[in-house]
Formats: sequence, C-alpha cells, structure tokens
Amino acid sequence: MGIQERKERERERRRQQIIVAAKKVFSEKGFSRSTMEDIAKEAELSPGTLYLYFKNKDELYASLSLRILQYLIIRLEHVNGNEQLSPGQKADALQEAMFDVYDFDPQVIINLFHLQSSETLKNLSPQLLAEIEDLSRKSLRLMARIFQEGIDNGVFIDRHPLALADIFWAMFSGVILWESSKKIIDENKDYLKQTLTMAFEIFGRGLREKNEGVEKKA
Amino acid sequence: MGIQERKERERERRRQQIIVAAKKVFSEKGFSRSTMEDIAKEAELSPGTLYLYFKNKDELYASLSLRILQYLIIRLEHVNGNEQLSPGQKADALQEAMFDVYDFDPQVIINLFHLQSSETLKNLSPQLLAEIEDLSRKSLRLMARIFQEGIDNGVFIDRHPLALADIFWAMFSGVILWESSKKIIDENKDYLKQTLTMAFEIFGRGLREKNEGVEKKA
Amino acid sequence: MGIQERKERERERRRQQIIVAAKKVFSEKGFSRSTMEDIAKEAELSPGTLYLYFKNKDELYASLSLRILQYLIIRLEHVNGNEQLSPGQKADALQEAMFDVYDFDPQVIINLFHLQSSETLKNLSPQLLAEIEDLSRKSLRLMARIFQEGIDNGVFIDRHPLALADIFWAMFSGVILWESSKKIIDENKDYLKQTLTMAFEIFGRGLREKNEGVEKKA
Amino acid sequence: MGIQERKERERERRRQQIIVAAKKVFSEKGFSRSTMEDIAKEAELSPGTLYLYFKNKDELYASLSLRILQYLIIRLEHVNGNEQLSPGQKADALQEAMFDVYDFDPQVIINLFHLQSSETLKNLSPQLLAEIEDLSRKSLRLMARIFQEGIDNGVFIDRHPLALADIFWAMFSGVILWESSKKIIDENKDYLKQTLTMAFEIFGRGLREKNEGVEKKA
DNA sequence: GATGAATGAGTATTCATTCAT
DNA sequence: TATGAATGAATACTCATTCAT
Repeated sequence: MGIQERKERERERRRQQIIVAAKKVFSEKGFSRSTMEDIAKEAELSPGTLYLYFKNKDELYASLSLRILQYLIIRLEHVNGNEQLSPGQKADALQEAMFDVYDFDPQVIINLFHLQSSETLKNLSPQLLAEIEDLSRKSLRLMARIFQEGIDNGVFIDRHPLALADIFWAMFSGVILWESSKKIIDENKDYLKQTLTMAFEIFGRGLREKNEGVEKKA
Repeated sequence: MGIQERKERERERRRQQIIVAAKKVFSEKGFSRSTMEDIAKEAELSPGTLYLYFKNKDELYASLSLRILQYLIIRLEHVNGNEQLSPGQKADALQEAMFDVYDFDPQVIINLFHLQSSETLKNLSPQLLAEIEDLSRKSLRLMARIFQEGIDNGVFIDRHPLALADIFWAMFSGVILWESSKKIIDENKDYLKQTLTMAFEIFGRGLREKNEGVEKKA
Repeated sequence: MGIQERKERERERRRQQIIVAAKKVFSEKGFSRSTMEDIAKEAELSPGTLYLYFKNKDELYASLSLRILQYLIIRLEHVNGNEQLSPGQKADALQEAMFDVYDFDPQVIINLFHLQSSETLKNLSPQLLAEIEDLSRKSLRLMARIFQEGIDNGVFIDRHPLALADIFWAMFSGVILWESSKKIIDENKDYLKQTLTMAFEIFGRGLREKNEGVEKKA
Repeated sequence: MGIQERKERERERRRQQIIVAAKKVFSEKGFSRSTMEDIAKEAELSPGTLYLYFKNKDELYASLSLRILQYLIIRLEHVNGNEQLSPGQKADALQEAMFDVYDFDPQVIINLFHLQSSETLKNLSPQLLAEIEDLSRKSLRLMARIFQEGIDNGVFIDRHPLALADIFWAMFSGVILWESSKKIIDENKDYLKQTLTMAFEIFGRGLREKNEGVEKKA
C-alpha cells in the first residue's frame, strides 16, 4: 500500500514534469508546430516516455487546461469559503484570483480555445473529457455562486448569475468559457448573443453612468 | 486597358472563391487538420491552382482575417460617417456592427488568435503582414473615435478611448485585438492588466449600480 | 514555296531564340532546377509556346548540345578543308577551334554529360537522338581525320586516330565524348581504360621527355 | 564509454548502408529521377530513417563524393608515403590508384560535376561543404606533391605541379577537379585555358615526339 | 519503467504539360 | 500561332507513435 502510494506519487511527479515542459513548448510555438520530441527534450526525457504518461499529443495538451482549471477552482473555493467577505469584496477577490490565473499561465485563453475544437475532442479519452467538462462546469458554478450571493443580498442588480460568470470570465480571458463556447460553436449563436448583449448593457452603463443625464437630454 | 482590368477582376473573383472554400473547410476542421487538397476540392479547383493565388497555407489562412477586418472597417466607417447619430446611438450601432461581423464569420475569434502565433507570422509575406497590421490598427482607431466623441461631448465618462475600444472588442470577440495581444504576448502583461482593470471597474459599476447605496452600507 | 520557306525561316528563328534563352537559364541553375517557366520568361514567350517548338524539356535541353555539335563540326570542317596547313598546323588549328567552342558555350561539358544519362535519352524523339548520334560520330571522325593525316605523313606517332581524338577531346572538355561515354556508362569500362592508358602514356612522355635519360638511370 | 562508442560505430554502419544504396540508385537513374523512396527501399529502410542520417537529398548525394574523395586520399597518401619509389614510379602508381578509384565508383565524374552546381551547394550544411572543399584541396595537393618531387629531382620537366595535377585528374576523370572547376565556372575561364594549353602542349609533344624532326622540316 | 531508433502514413508544394480562348 | 491559367501527378520531408532492447 505504502509502496503503491509512493509509486503513484512518483508517477504524478513525472506527469507534472512533462506538463510543465509541454506548457513551455506550446507557449513558444503553438500546438501544431510543437513536436513531441521538442517536449521530450524540454522535459529531459525520451519521446517514448511521454506516451507512458499521456495517451497522445492531444491528451497532453488537454491536460494543460485541466491543470489550470484545477488551479482556478482552488482559488475560487478559497474566495467562496471566506465568510468574512461581503459580496462586493468577493467580486474583487474573484478579480484578484483571475489575475493570478493569468500569471500562472498567460496562454489560458489559447489553451481553452484549442480544447474546444471538436477534432481535438475526438482524440481524448472519455475519462479525461468527462473530467474537463466537470471542472469547467464546476468553475463556472463557483463564480456564479459569488454573483448569486450578491443578487440574493440585494447588492448586485438582478441578472442570471451564470451569465454574469460568463461575462466576467470573458472579460478576463478574452474568451467565452469552455462550456458556453462549445455551445456557441457547435450548436448555435444565441447563447453568445444573450451573454454579449448583457455585457454590452453593463459596459454601456459603466461608460455613461456619470453623465447619464446629459445623454438623456441629447 | 479594359482587358487588363477584366483580368484583374477575374483574378479577384478566383481569390474570393478560394477564400470562401477555405473559410468553410477551416471552420469545420481547424487549421492543422485541413489539407490544401480539402480546400481545393471544396473550391472545385486543383491543389496547384491554390498556389497561383496564395503563397502558402499560412497566407491563405491569414487572408481570412484580412477579409473580415476589411468588412469590419466598412461597417465602422459607416457608423462613424453617420452624422445623425448621437454618441450613445453610435455606441449602439457599433454593437450592431459587431454582431453582423460575427454573423459574417463566427470564426473571427479563432482566426485572429491563430494569426498572433509568431510561428505563423514568419510564413507571411511582408506586404500581407503590413496590410493586416494596418487594418488592425485602423479598426481600433475607428472604434476609439466613437468613444472619443462621446467623451468630448461629455456623454461618456472620461477614459482613454483606445482602451475602451479594446474592451469593447474583447467583449465582443472574446479576444484581445491583434495589436494589443501582440504587445501582451511578446512584450509584457501590463497593457492587458490595465485594460482588464478598467473592464472590471466598468463591469462592477454596471453590476452594482442600482444598489450602490446598499453595498456601501454593508 | 517562298511563303513556305519564309515561314520555315521564321520558325527556325524562334527555335534559336528559345535555345539561347534556355542556354542562359540552364547555365545559371542547372537542368533540374530550371523550370520551363524560367526559360519562357527569359525568352519573353509563354510556357505554352515552348511546346510548339520542342516536344518536351529534355528535347529542348538536347537541342543545346546539338547546336554546339553543329558549331564544332563547322569549325572542324574548316580546319580539315584548309589544304595549306601541315598536319602539325592542323593540330594547332584544332586546338584553336576547341577554345572557340568553349567560348561559344562554357557549359559544353555539362551539357554533354547530362545528355548521356540514359533516362534523358528515353525522352528524346528517335530523330533527334539519331541526329545527335550522327553529329557526335561525325565530329569525332573529323578530329580523327586530322590525326590520321599526321600518322599517314609519318609526322605523328602511330596510334589509332579515333583514340587520339578521344584523348584530345577529353583534355579539352574534361569529358570523354558522347559516343565513348555512352559505351563506358552503359556498357563497360574497357574502352575508357584503353583511352586513359594511352592518355597517361602520352602524358608521361610529355612530362618526362626532357629528362628521359635521368629517369631511365633511376 | 564503450556504449557510446559502440553506438557511434553502429550509426556509422547505417550511414554507409544508406550511402551504398544511394550510390546504386543514383547510378541507375541519375539524381533528379531517383526518389528518396527508391533509396530507402534499396537500403531496406523507411524514408524517414534516411533523414535521421542525412539532412536532405542533396546532402546524401554530396556524401557520395565525400566518400570517394576519402578513398582517393588514402590511396594518394599510400603512394606518397612509399619511400621506395622513384618519381616516375610514383607517377605510375598514381595512375594505378586512379584506375582503382574508378573501379570503386565509376560515377565519380558525374558526382563531382553535380556537386559543382551552385544550386546544390546552397542546400549543404556549412560543415559538409567545408569538409568537401578541404578534401578536394587535399587530394589535389597530394597529387601535386608527386609531380613536385619529380620536378625537384630533375626527372620531370619544369611545370607548376598543381596544374599538372589538374591535367592528370582531368585525363582520368574527364573532369577538371572541383577546386579548379569552381574557379572556372564562377569566376573566369582563364584558369581552364592555362591548364588546357599546358595539356595540349604535353599532348602534342607525346603525339609528335618520335618524328619531331620530320615535323620541323615540313 | 525508460529509451530512442525506426517507422510510414500524411501533406505541402512544385512544375512539366495541356488546352480553351 | 500564341497565350497563360489550370492541372494533377509526383515527391521531399515531417512527426506522432511504436517496440525491441
């Protein structure tokens, strides 16, 4: 058992070592121009070894996103769990967390986009796919909970919290989060339009607020 | 003379025919999984013919972005040129224009992202590259002018118009526009943070506006 | 008839125009890296036009060799026909002629080599092939006749004139003439060895001649 | 250490295996009509493997020349190193060596010619290029040393040894050696003419020697 | 587990040649 | 005749993946 566990931990360490190397290489060259050999070299391993830890190149790539989602969720849970904070302060803490995510990996945006490609998804194992979907959804809900709380307390204006979480995420990452994007690209454009319309409304209010009176007269 | 002109027009028609086919194939499969043969088939041409009109696969892909930027600029110029509209109405018209851009090609986002990869840029001819940079900058300035006008008229609150244009574009397309992104990725992350901080401030205001009093009390 | 003839002359002029262009391009880039389009551009014609005058790229290339062989034969006939010259003077005149051939086209060597490739020969029309073989043989015989005359007059040492012609040609062009090379490459190595053995003998004699006594003592 | 060395030897074996296959295929079809797949098949390897040992098709081809130059130099060093031989005997041994080189690879001539094409040279790595230049020069100097010795001993007539080496090589291979040819083609034709004039002089002497008196009277 | 040499299917690109105008 | 746009077969080269050691 102890041995089993130690082995498992060792295995996990290797996985992380590879992911870190992959992150570096993908950042520099983009997905399709990075070769498995590049990554192996960066990780100071042989190409064959990579396949002991990841089924294929797509899974390796997807694991980057998984990792950042895990990090994001830890940060979100921490914000949510802090009973001391008012909804407004939580929104601010959320913003802080997002900046840290960005520091952790400035390629978040591109990673998550690449992941959405239906061709990429085909090459992922069902487990990995399920895990990503799960974490995506979870992170969205965690964000949404922050807004929900604000709305419940009458502190935020009354909007659907999930949409707000999307907007927030969109502002941050320049990307509509995985779960939503998938819908957009694969199914229809309505969801995007709703979210964006709401975003623009908020944006417009922020933009004109101070001089609203003037605008109305015009 | 007339012949020269007709030929030129014929040539342009062919280019468009290829671009339309490429757009379709790239949308369906993504860049690296689309082959030149796929595109040729879609365009009902032979692979060799593609190379009479585009230097290589990267240039063909980049031309998609060029095309959408051209369309965007036409729309923006139309909004700007309409003297009838108040700054607020222009902001709304801008939003309309952006939705139309999205209808024109829902892949805008991915296209522009792909374009930012420095590995991709290496394969573009200097002219094409210059043209893209020029149009990117031009579109940003056109958006900025709309906000500038609002600020000058005391209708919008006082922020740097270029940053507002960035935010607007980011909200819409889920992407930080080419000119800015290049800065972010290649140089430093400060510019992004500034823009985002501003975005969050506007967002926060829009979010809490109605109940600001309550929040303050809390 | 007059019209027919004028047309034929016009046609020949075009052929020469193309050959001159081809010579230039082939000299600069070598055979396989020269494209028919390069040649067409150099000749200020369209690619299609080239095919009105030459069956294919190989025939165009072969025609270069044909042209130089024709030039060579004219010079050789002139030397042979001059009754004023002694065999020794004819040998000197032969040398002069060869230098002129070289000035006419410094690529002779490479042209004739390329021509020998059996893969190239496959693409030539039987007529062209026959013509080249004929001219090659003719030029060798013309050279041989000069040596024959010297031998008959007791002026040159007694060797087979054809072999002497080969050696002469080899020295000049750095190449064993078409007829011989073909034998060497396609059939066997004996002919080359014979020729070379004789060449080395002559060379050795010329090299040591002055001090032959010394050498013999050693 | 031992492992490192064994691997290196194994690697060299593979290189030779490929070179041998390439030699065969190139001999049969010529450079441009031989495909990498042909060569791979002949070597009983996959196309990809060829690229593990040679950067590209041109480098593989150039390596054939390298190999023969290496062989030639070994033979020349052996002749030069034999203190037993008189200059005249060394010249004869040189001739023997050249015949063996020819037996080793009857394509020498064509290989070295191909190598001279400036378009080919562009695709070679600087190291390989330097190595070829070095060996070319070295082999010429080794030949020259044989003639130098003969001249120094008063056995050979007094001419520039390098030019003699060129003539010798030209007779043998039907090609003016790389170093010289490069001068000829890229710079000017003077060097060739000098060499040839000297060759013809030697030729003429060998040709007429027996009957020189007769000729002079005529 | 780890290696890295070998694989070979996959693809961008070229270019001799054709043919409608 | 001349054109030159279009063709599409041909091929060098890449790289994810495997497997004997």
